[in-house]
Amino acid sequence: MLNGKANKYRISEKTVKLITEEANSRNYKPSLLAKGLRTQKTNTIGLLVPGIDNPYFANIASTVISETSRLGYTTVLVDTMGAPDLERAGVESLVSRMVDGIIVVPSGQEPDALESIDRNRTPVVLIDRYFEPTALPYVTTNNYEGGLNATKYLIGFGHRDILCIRGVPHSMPARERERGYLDALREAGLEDRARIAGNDFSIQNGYLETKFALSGSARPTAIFAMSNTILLGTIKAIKESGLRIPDDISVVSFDNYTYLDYLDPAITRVSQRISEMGALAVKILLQRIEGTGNDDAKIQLSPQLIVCNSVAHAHGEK
Amino acid sequence: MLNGKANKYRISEKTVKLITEEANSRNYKPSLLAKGLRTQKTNTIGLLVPGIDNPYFANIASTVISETSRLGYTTVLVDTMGAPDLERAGVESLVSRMVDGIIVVPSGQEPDALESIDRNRTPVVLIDRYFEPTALPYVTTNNYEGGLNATKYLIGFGHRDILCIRGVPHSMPARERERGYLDALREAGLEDRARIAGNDFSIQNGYLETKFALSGSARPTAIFAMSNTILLGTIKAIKESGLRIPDDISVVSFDNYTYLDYLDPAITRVSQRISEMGALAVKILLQRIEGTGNDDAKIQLSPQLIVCNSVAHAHGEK
DNA sequence: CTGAAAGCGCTAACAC
DNA sequence: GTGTTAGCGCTTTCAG
Repeated sequence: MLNGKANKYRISEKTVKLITEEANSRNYKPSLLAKGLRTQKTNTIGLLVPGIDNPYFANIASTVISETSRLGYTTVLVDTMGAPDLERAGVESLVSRMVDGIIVVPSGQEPDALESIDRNRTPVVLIDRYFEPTALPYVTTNNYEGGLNATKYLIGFGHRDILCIRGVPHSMPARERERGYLDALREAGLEDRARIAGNDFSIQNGYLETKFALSGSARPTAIFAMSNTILLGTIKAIKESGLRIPDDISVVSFDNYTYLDYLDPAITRVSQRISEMGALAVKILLQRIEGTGNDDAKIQLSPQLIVCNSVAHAHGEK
Repeated sequence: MLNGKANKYRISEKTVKLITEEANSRNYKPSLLAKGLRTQKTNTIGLLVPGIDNPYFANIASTVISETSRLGYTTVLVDTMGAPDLERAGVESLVSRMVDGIIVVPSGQEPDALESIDRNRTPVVLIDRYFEPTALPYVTTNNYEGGLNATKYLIGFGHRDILCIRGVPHSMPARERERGYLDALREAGLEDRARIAGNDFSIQNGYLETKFALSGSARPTAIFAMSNTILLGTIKAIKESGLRIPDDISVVSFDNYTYLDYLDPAITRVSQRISEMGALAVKILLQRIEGTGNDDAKIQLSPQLIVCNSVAHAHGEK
């Protein structure tokens, strides 16, 4: 009754005022739980990310949370640790809590579970990653373009031996960045020199792959790190080997992050438009929840190359 | 009925099996909403932080989320942006969602609202910050010790002109770190040289205060930055001025963070025990929720000084 | 052992 | 204009 529908039911103003005052004085708060149970609408959405500790996902969470809260929704955050079973459990818990919708950075390879949730009246929107043949709407970076441009940029500085250190191989971002990398090489007639290694978006992976690459005789003159985490490992390994960036080896990374400007040298990177991505995912989800418009938005945002000082001209030919 | 209380009610095994199978085949999921309404227990806790974008708070959130989920609870994360009114609104929303308890990094100066929530059957535990005279349990770093040791460390390198760049002045961590700073100077007979500036845990604040300090004639030989954000601003200003760390000016920061190892030089800092802090806050909260033990735990964790390369001996006396 | 019924706090429909 | 009631899906009590 205290929900602003007074004039809809044509209750007298006096009564409204009386009740409102009494309610305030006793500091009454309606139970959103009961309300949700009754109306089948909780004004809550679920957000699942594989590691809130990763600044990239923290950024996504930050924009999603502030955007939903601006629009009158609450966000329940679940950290899936990148584990498909935790993701599944998280989704189920959210559904049985009757969230109105779900935004998820999917970790698994199988869209089935999420698609079935989506069909069962809880709209799902993918963010950052998506599945190849999927009915689910998504918002992601144009990772192909990112990989292409990063590699072209390196080639433009005369690099011909460019190591690409990859994240989780089956994930769409990794696949697309890799495809961009390969196409850039191909355009330059360097396809024979392609060198792709690694299998995880982690510091450890960046470290090991770089260490390995630097130990061999055919040392790359540039490295394309597919994420900020991989980058850190790469930098560590490079430092340990006594080489300097960019004089001895050039580096380009993915992901934008304040700290990258403070490294020495500041790291040239492909920046994703995170706040736009978050805002769009929320917008699409709420539209679907509220039943207006566009049920299958599939959006790719163009990344931006942020040029810093981690790339120099390749020295000699091998 | 499908809650494992079968033998408590002595239901026949056959029936149980039958129902269970049927439930699974139809893929039945109990409504946690209805359950919560009925039992007044939602197995959900609320977590409020002032900015999930800040790696420090992202770390806290990460440990709190993984710890609660390990113990069978779900976490609802609210980003208060450091605004007391958003915090209040967030807390109210959580309460009316019947969360079983709340963990909060409080932004305001007034404990009243939170204390009243706590008295009204929703236990509240403070983390990172707390209020001076409060009944609310808290877990925090021994910030006094952190400020003391950071400053002593600098003094040990012969520094006598140490600028302390402060975060939000009324917040307990800032006050305690400041007190530690002052006591360290006093012990060394340097109390006349105390220099405290700034009023926010932000890059901007660090930048401006450093810029200002470097522009004057009485340039400090060392800076104690009270947070990782302040530190970034400080570094930027130092770089712009053409000075080098640590040769021309030494720097010590607060907060541990992977990236600090990758800056050049790596930054000596006072590291807080975030995972212990998060785990303890969860433990205390769940104990209070489940009615066992210790209603007013007030815990301070000793920080650790992580020594890197951002401090050198002071050159000459002024 | 099993079935029926009350009630958590709310909203929407319907009677007054 | 206003008061009453059913029912959201669950748990728990009480009869059978």
